[in-house]
Amino acid sequence: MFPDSGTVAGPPAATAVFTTVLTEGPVSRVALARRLGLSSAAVTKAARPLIDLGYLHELAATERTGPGAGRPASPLAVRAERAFFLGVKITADALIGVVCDLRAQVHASARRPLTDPDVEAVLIEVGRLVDDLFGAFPGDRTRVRRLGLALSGDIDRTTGLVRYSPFLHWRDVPLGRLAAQRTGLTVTVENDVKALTAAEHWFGEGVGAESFALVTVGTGIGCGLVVNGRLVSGSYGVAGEIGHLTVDGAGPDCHCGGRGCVESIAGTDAIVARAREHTGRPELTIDEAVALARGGHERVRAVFTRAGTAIGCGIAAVANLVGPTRIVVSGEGLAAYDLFDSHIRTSFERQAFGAAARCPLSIRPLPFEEWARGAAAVSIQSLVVP
Amino acid sequence: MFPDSGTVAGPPAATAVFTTVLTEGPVSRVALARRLGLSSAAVTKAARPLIDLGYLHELAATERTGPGAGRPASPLAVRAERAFFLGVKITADALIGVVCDLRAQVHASARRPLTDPDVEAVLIEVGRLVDDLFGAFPGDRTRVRRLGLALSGDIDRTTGLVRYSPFLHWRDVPLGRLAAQRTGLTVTVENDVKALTAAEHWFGEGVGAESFALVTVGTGIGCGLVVNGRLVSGSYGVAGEIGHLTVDGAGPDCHCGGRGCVESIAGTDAIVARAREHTGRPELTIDEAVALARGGHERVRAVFTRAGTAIGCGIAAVANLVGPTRIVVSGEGLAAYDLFDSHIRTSFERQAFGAAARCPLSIRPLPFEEWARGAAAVSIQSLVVP
DNA sequence: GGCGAATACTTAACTTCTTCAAGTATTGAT
DNA sequence: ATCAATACTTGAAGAAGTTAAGTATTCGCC
Repeated sequence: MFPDSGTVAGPPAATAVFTTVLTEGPVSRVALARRLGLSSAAVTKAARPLIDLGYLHELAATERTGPGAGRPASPLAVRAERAFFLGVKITADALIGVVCDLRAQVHASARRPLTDPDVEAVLIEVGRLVDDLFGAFPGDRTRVRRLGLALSGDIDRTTGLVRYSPFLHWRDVPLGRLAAQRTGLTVTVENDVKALTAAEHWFGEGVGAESFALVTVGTGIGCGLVVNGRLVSGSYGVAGEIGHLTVDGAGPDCHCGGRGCVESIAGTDAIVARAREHTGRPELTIDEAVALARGGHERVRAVFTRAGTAIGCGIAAVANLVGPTRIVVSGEGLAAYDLFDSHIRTSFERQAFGAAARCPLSIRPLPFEEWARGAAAVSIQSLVVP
Repeated sequence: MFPDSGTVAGPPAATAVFTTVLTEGPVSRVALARRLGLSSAAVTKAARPLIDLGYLHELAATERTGPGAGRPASPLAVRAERAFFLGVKITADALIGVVCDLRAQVHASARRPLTDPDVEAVLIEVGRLVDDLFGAFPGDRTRVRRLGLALSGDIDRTTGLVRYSPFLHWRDVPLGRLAAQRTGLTVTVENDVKALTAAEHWFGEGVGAESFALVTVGTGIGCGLVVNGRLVSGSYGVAGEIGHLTVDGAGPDCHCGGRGCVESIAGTDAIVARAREHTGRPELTIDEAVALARGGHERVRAVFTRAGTAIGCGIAAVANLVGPTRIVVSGEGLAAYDLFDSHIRTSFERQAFGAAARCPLSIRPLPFEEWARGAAAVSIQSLVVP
């Protein structure tokens, strides 16, 4: 914690103070003490080294809120530009990268195509993308010390090991170590959905929620879970596999071997396939299907309705099982979210059991860059809680 | 912690040492230190007051295990008879009670019928059952200081409040306080499924599992979850509602408003109803249905097969979503577990995604007394972690 | 404009818990 | 008998937090 050791980790109180200010915004020391169950003296002591290191600073006294009398509070706030973080999402055919500040605001972005799934080839491209990001970043480059990588698959965040990546055909690749050697940065690796969930938990709508769920809708249907304030990892590398819940016993066959899975109804590929059947146009794209549905093509519209209903069922299963405080539904698939929204909600409310139906749902599209921001968010977390 | 204060709560290390010895059995101080990330000096100091109070004691040195040389370890073990706990399960028509020692071994049991769901009437019966249990208990009665109550419904464990109990038609009954007044004991109240899960987590097959699930099969189908070592509570009083997951879109209507829920196929009532249809005997009981199925009645057998398959689907949903380390399937409904076992496993393995199928399944019947033992287990926990 | 009540923060002494380093204890092997 | 290995204990030192008694700043009121 003392000199610029590259981490903010310290005594429990210091970590708690920093994460609270980081995720919940400017707060006075007294409010922090109440919130964290500490004495205000403890907060003062915990905050000082963080201020000295430039991670926190005092805001000017705010307007009065209480009865009126008394010294005004000087809230603690994060110096967002104290440190910057690279986040890179690895997909089958591209790398998407961003530079974020401590508060996960994007300051620059870049992307590179990916043609070869070979480990060495990917590492070379990651190196180039990092150079591109440094080039595009207008701020102080010496403050960029960490890189977060996110990709789908079974990943061990603690060791940076990619146990299995289906689309890159990787098994047991020590990606964290390799990328650290190549870039000289401190690297974190995390599953993409979990990274996005972490970002939402610390910097998005999941802030303050004891438990919450993030559902991503796109080619696949994924789900990240936070329960009791902690990300759920799954003992066998599986967690949040909402995509292959059966929601319609009479539904189509799914590549997973089941029938009527959420993904086989609401996955982008499934929607396209179904829209092609209904229009008789074998070359139809997802964008064209969306346009037809919006234009009022009844049968294509029904494909989206059915998809929304399936997603609602899947979400209801999550709500019934773990009872999250709130749920965010997002993903590229929701670019056409006007076609889904009401159907997801209706279906969710019908399937959710009892009070679980009260769980607030946020349904919104997700710019692809957000995935990279998720990777950066994990990197930010690694600064605070190593 | 000092005199017989009625709790074992103390500094973090002491609590950790005690719970570890309690749940994982005799361990040497050195092993505890390694296990808990403490220095062995800290374990020595944490253990001393626990030994002085009679909660722990030293076992004779065990046989050598390592390379051979060195002083043999003197493992710490729990004095199970240092304290006793009452556990009472409240059902719609009966109270079932047990007396357990610190290790949750049953030393006595009793039951009383319940005819009136009125709060006062139930409290009177609880008082009588407690007297019965004291009467039946052969040990030192002064060491019985705590009572755990378990019942189905929405319960706030921290305050002992029954927010809603469907079968007793209670709303916001401060059962913990009322029962404490009447019995003079320290009372804990918990949802029955969660209590059973807690028991399994500390004293059963869930010991040592970072996350695990307990599925109960009976009139209702319930599920208790432990994730990241902590019981999942659900933000809106709902968690583990596995019973109303849709597993068969073409299934029967369910009282919850859905179709093809697990409970509408595998709940005891559903099984009986289906067996009556297939036999044309409107008075058929569940025991007769089991007998027919065991006797080879094809169509009744098929009812159980379908039920097992539905349960397997529900379990797979849990495995896919939260990835527990292991799953226990239990409940009165599994008295006929020979009719279910293989179907549950087959269905689970088909529906579980990827490595989640590796999650070990324990399928076993559950004596009704176990529910009361669950209540006692929560009471034991309250001694350690208030 | 000065005074007191209210609130926010700081400081210093003290408490509690833990580790560290240096013991003691007990065994098997040579 | 001695030595190495392992288990446990002890006392001093350190870290992290609390309590209690300051200081700082504001508002309302006379």
